[in-house]
Amino acid sequence: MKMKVKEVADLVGISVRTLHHYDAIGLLTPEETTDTGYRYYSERNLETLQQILFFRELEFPLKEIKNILSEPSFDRQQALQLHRKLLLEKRERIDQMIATIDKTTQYIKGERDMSNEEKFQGFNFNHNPYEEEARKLWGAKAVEQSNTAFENKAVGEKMNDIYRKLAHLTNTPPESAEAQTAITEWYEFLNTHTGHHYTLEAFKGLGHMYIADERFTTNIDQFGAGLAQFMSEAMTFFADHNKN
Amino acid sequence: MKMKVKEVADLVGISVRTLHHYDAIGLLTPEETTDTGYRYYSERNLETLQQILFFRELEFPLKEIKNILSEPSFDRQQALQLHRKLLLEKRERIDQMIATIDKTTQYIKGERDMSNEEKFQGFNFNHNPYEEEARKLWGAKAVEQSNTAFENKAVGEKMNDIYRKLAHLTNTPPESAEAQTAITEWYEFLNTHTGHHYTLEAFKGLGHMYIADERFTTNIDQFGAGLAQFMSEAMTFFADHNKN
DNA sequence: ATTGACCCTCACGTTACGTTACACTTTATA
DNA sequence: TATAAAGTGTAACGTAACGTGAGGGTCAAT
Repeated sequence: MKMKVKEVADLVGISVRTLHHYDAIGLLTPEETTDTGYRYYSERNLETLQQILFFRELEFPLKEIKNILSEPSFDRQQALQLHRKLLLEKRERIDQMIATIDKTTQYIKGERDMSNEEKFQGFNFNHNPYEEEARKLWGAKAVEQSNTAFENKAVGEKMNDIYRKLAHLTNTPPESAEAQTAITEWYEFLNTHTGHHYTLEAFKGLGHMYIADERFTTNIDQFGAGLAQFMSEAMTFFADHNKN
Repeated sequence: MKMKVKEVADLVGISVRTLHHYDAIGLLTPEETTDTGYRYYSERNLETLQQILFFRELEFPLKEIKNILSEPSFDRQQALQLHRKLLLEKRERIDQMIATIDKTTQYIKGERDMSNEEKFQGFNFNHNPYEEEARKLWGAKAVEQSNTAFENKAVGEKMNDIYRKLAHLTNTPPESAEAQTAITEWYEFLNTHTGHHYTLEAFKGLGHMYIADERFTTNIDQFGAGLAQFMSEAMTFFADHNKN
């Protein structure tokens, strides 16, 4: 079951150039390449391609997709479930946009009023500002590495260090001095390495996400059971007690 | 009610740079610009922006959006209805992808079988190969102009010529020699100017779309009542009688 | 043996912004 | 009213994900 480029391209509805590109950047390397240079894609290649397209549909950058797929901890089933969830969210956004259209139609006819915010319901993807952070956590280092490539190895390690440090403290109270010291480190880490400046409120909000969104929870808990819960509490305490 | 760049950007969830860009390419020019160079956006600007974002969501290139919006025949209501329809289609694609995910999950567990085509259900946008053509028709020249700019003027004219020629024949039978000559010209026109090669079957299918899809119908009928119906029949006849 | 449909590798082009860099304005605050 | 903070302006180069030829081999069928 070996397929040539065009066959694959036609099957999945992408261009030959795209397959070439994916090969070039190492995202999808054909299982076999003849000595005349012909690419032959296997069944497994097709399955990887399916994954890639799901990620792409959700607008993940290719570099990130590559990292995620190549991570040893990558689990296809889990990924599919995540995709499912994100697709549902996307569908909801579309529904919102349709609603906005209907409202606008009425508004034009003078049948109703409309606030400026309403006029843009559904577009606001920045409506969930943690999506970005979710990507970072989902396959922790994966995304980090996709950024500046070199010093990030150290950065990824640092990140893991902090997680591990915190994981050792999960049976001490989140308000304890050690816990707060570690959380302070986490706060500073995020502010110096994500490009994002976190206000205390945002930091607290992020903490909530750790337990509200299972994507966060499952990934954080890989470093130790209950870590997400623990971090969330510690982050809340930190935020509430540093508003000088 | 004058708004500055950042206010607009924050309201609709895009970047300031994007607004600058839209201004630079003449897609959205702020209603007022102070002598210090500050951009001030009006209510009307916001409404245009809403339109732009709808088009963008449906992946129309900016150049095309610009042409469409600036066409005198542009009707906001009609546009909104088209957007609505396309969004519904997009939602359906998402549903298909979700179904594909569910199937894949079962497939992995060995609970069912799955063909290669099934694995990519929902991605295949080229599944509706007429979308492209729909864009071309929707604001006929608008899209054409967006391509190579100069010789396209001639091409657009040619296109209109053929439409007009056919419109004059709507009360002759579609099998008549004149009608078939004109349709042949149309067939050749499409094959030489769209980059797409139309097989006879595809040509016939396109003809069906002219009456099946109202987007086509309304636009074609602008050249004469019943033209879409007429062309459809002539195209079918042409296809059926030219299979060597 | 030939031909038409595919395949390859460059390599430059394109779209829609992101990202500094650097200077000027406006607004909030002391 | 001075001064800082926040916002805004114009360059101008960078980037992601391919598109689009150019020029030249390869394969399967006739």
